[in-house]
Amino acid sequence: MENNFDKEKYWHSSSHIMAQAVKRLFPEVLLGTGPAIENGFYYDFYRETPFTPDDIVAVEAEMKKIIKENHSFEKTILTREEARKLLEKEPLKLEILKELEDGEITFYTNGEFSDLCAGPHLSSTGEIKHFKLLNIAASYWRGDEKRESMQRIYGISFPDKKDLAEYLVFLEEAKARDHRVLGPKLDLFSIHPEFGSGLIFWHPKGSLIRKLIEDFWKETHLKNGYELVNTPHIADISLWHKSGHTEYYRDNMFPPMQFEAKDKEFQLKPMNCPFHILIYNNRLRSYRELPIRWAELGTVYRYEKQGVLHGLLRVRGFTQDDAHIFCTEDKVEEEVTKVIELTSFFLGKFGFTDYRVVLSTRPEKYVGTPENWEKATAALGNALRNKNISFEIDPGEGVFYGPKIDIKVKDSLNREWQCTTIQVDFNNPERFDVKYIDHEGNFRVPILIHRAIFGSLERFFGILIEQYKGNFPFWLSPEQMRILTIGDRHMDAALKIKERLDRNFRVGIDARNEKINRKIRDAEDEKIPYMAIIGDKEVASGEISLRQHVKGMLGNFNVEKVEKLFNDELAK
RNA sequence: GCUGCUGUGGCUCAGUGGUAGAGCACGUCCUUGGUAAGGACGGGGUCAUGGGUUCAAUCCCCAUCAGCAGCUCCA
Repeated sequence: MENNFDKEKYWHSSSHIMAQAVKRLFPEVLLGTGPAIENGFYYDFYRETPFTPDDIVAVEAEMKKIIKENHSFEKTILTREEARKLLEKEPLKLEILKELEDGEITFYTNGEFSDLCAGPHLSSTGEIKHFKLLNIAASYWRGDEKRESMQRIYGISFPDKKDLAEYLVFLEEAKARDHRVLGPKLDLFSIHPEFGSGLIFWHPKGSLIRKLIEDFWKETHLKNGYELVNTPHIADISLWHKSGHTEYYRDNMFPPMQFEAKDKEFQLKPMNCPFHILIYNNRLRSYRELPIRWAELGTVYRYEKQGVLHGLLRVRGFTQDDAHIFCTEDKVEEEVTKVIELTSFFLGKFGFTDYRVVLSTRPEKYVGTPENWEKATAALGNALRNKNISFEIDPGEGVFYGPKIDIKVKDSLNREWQCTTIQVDFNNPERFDVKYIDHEGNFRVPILIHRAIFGSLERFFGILIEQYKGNFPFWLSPEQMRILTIGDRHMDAALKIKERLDRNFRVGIDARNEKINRKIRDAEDEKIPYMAIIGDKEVASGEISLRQHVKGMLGNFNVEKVEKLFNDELAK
């Protein structure tokens, strides 16, 4: 939704008022910080006992009072000493103060309440018109899990009552297209937490969609210079010692399996990279072979913490649409550019336009040399610029083994999920002694680019369900048309049509002993793109009455016309 | 993992300190009906699990497991 008010000011001021209300009601509470965020505002508080729902109601009431008082926000710049005095009883705020430069120490005051805040704010509290406190959750002070656990209260506010109402409707609708609701409802997948949370069971319809996506993915990769490989799901633990996973990635791996001799351990794979490297290292490689691009829909298992699991979007067993590119140093930019082209093609094919591209640079702990990092980071950035893709830089957020480009896509509640990732890897080539012979006969270490476009089939499918609200495009619909018979005697005609269309399309028949209205309703609920109704009239005319999902009746069609329509759909 | 909330038939949810109910779904029968729910009857739940309090617990307390929101982490 689009609103043309100054959200930053508005939501900053709202959070200021919330803090004020909390302070009035619960003077013992310590103030944290209260920024405006993309979807509203929040404020973090520290308190021994948790806020109850009743507390929140009281805070809401108090906020209304403050708004009515209509005090103006006064901005003042204080000296460090003045600020320290004012924040005497706010140790958390003092911590923030320490990090501020002189001249940056701004306070906003309205009536009796002052808060250290960068602003900006509205001119007075009365400008806040319509607000609602949404939920309460915990957060760590300064985002550090070793620090105090804060209580965060979230809220939303708008100048216009209509906007607030619309936002609340948006939240309701978001719930309705949540893949965790739609997936089971449309019989696409299920999760059985009692037998393992974070593990996905793909039902026939979901599996069909997955198969279509996989086929499309494989075909496209073969056309774009990739070769397909397949690798096992487990390997001797020594492989993971060699790759460094048992050292760096242990917390995210399922425990190893022991058998035969006590010292014989196998490890379920959390990543595919070492396997692709084993194929590469199977024999000596020449520079003439490079670039080598190997792709695999590789299923990996990662032990994710209980609290982070989330439907299909964060699971413990998933299939990455993985590929590794081995190339010479001078080809990195070119190869990454190709990956970006491929990514744009895939995301476009699935209708994604709203995504954020982030380039993450060298973190504090890293392997490789700073020069190599510089070169690789520049190559990634150049590749993005080549394709005119705007991106943000996330300083220090790269993985320890190399810089990366991530593409984040939003879910129904505008939460971002990383799908595409393109990473340069300085770690594995060294650990596995990956090399090639250059044209002068010298051993050289190739650059290893690791990339996934969907990220994982599970996550991508989850986002896709929400993106389409369950209304999959024609080519992905598990059932593209359903024939609805009016009565038993129309079954033969229905079967004839089905037989004809079955050659190229996925057609079902609803021959249940139900009225036509009911059959239509069920087909609509199941989001079948087309419905064909067959009764006495149609049997007589040799046509069908065609109906489109949501749009309704399209009129009478003969089979040829239906085929043409469907072929046009596929060509879209 | 952390904080808070939640956990009742396949699903959505009522409800009560004295061993449970609705709608949908499912089954059988009736109905052969024209563009978003035809009707009747019926089967189905040790009220997440394990302890505790109590004469008695689905309901109160504790723990565990799982789900949700957020944080941290991640594809």
